[in-house]
Amino acid sequence: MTEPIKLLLADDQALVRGALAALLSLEPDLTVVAEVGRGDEVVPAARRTRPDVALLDVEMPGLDGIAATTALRAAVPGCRVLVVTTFGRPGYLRRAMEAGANGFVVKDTPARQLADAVRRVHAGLRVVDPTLAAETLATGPSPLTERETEVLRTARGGGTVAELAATLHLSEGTVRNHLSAAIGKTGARNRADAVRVAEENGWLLGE
Amino acid sequence: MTEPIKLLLADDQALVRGALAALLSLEPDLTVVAEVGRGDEVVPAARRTRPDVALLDVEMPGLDGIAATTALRAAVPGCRVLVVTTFGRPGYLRRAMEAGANGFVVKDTPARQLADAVRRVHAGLRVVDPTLAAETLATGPSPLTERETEVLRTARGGGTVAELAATLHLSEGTVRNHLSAAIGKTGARNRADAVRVAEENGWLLGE
DNA sequence: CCACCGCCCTGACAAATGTCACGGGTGGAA
DNA sequence: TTCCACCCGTGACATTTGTCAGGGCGGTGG
Repeated sequence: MTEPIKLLLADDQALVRGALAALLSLEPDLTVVAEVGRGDEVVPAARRTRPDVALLDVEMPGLDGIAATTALRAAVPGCRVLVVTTFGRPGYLRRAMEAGANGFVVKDTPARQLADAVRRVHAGLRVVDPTLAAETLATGPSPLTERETEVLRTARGGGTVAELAATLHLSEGTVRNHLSAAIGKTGARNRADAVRVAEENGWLLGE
Repeated sequence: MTEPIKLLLADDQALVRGALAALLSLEPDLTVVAEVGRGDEVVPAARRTRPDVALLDVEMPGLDGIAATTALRAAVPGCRVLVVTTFGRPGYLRRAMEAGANGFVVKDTPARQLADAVRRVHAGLRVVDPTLAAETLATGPSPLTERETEVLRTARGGGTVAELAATLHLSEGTVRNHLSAAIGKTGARNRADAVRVAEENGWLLGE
């Protein structure tokens, strides 16, 4: 028998993290060598423990899973990345793959498939939920321009145009223009609706 | 040695559900007798398998964890309920306790404490995160009236006042009044802001 | 009984929002 | 170079939104 596959787990919910560790430790060919709860702890832990595969959640404090993927691929090239996330948002998959992830698994896939996904990723294969992949192809990339995304992201907090303009150092008219464009592109009726749509599609990632 | 404690797990994310099962099955005095992914499957499964303790997530399709708690306490009185949730929202804890839950655990508690929480609940004790309990007492119950809550809940979708009025069978003026009252009570600036605040406090639960 | 409270509605008003047309600036692609 | 897309800004406009002051209705409790 060969060496077991060494795993790093990153998830902000300690209970889920521990449970995943228990689940994966049941497999004789897998061993968990590190667990972290923040995105910015991924690279330091990986440098220390040299895992073969890292399982990263997208929603994490410090650094989101996508950014952590980028950092990890740069710092420890030999370590493969399997992104495990709650939300099957098309934009997440796209961004994860662009960041260099080797696999993408949603948290409502059956538990028994997770170990297989890990093994496939370790073997150099790509693992992607086919349904989500189709959806991603269908929705296409974000139609929003960079500023529109930024404005929409800031508008999540629910402030007035004046406040948005102040925090973004823009004029009110410009903010309104960007919002109007975003509303049009998302097919929404409202600013709030536009924020919702963009968020559901994973177009508001980063920062 | 006595009989092991029989558990029912309810969580919409199959991966988390399976992982929790793996984690709890490591304990010799615990055994998982049922796993379900929807709130409305809790009672039927409990009738079949007669668990001693049910671990219920709050966010579930079909029936949320609070409503499932109420139904389960009525249908299978001998079964204790431990609510396990992602979000430590004050309103959730309050509602869960009112519904008859015996314990309330947030998903970022350490994994090793979960089995103890289960044992305490089974022994008839109450298990509550002290920090969250304090916060709940501080925030108090929802200041929103029933209609205000309903209007705010409908406003989550992000439609215009006219649409809200149509789906709620109310006049536009009334909808505006309820929204205005809700905005005042939540200390928000906006309709969107009010929705956000109310949601974060767990005041929008049910349906 | 009457006061009170929540609910529903009206109408009107100021403020915020969404839309449009326009111009100037920049940088990349044809 | 010339185009084109994006960015930033202006100003004006119709619509929507939030607020306020009222009034009517049905319960509950002193």
